[in-house]
Amino acid sequence: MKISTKGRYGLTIMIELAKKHGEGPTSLKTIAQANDLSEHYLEQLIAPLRNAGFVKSIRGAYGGYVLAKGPKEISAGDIIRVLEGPISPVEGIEDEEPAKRALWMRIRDAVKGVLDNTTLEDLANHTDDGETDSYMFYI
Amino acid sequence: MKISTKGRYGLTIMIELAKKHGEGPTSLKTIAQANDLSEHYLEQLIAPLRNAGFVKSIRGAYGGYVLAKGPKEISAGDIIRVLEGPISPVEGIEDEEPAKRALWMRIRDAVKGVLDNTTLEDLANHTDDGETDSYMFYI
DNA sequence: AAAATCCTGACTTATTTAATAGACATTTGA
DNA sequence: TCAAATGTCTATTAAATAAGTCAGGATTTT
Repeated sequence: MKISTKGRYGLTIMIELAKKHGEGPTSLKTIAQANDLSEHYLEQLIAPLRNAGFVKSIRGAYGGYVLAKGPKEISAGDIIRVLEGPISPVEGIEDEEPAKRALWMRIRDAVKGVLDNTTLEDLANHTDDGETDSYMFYI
Repeated sequence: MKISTKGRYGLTIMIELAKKHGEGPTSLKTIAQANDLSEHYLEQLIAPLRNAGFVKSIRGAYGGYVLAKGPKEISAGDIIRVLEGPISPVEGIEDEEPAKRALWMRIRDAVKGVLDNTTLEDLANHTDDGETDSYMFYI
């Protein structure tokens, strides 16, 4: 029940690009260093995002990547779907017995609701609202 | 972003036991055969459920397992937590940067909301409500 | 021409998943 | 009392996935 580093680092890349939106390209090297991640690994993650039309690449010295759309037009769900596949707690949800199928569908819709309604703008502009205490520790 | 067979088969076991609640023990062999699963594998899954106090075992011929509480007192979340660990889309949610932390917390709470509010009774008594069409195919 | 970048495919390593195997303990019913 | 039907425990294994690493090539700018 976890999102892997593919989706997590992919979001990291896209938030960084959203923060620099309108300011020219950002290289993967810069993003990798700022977040202490492997540049080579990020290359593998950004390829599907480029193929899906969410980022554009600019080759050569002083090149890098830029968002292909505005930060409001790209949701967290877009990124997770490209890098992790369909948002669903099980594969073959249709084949499940009705009671379980209904449960998986409710989980799927709950997660989709969050991911599809959170845009890169929301994530890039987020300022800590200090809600740390009550939510901090979970079971 | 998937629930593994541990949680899925664990739910299957518990729903079977809920259906037979008050009717004496059900053996793993019966459940394994009815669902075409490996009996030995189910043994490994039910052990933590026994240790957590959700099922009781009855040894010997004509033995098996029974629910240790009523089907209303056990939620899908109880089972998933025992078999899959904490319900959260990432580990170390506290260490994440605020924007992403808030996103993971919203996903976690959405999933918790569904799992903790679905009881074994709901799952065992479920009759298909024919909501198949609109929800059947997902992106 | 040199440096900085993106681009591609193959390879590797670690972890988790999903079992499988085998021996042992307990209880029931004939 | 004994055989069959169960649960209990520990170890091992095979396959898949996750998470990187490596090597080299292509493109653009200075």
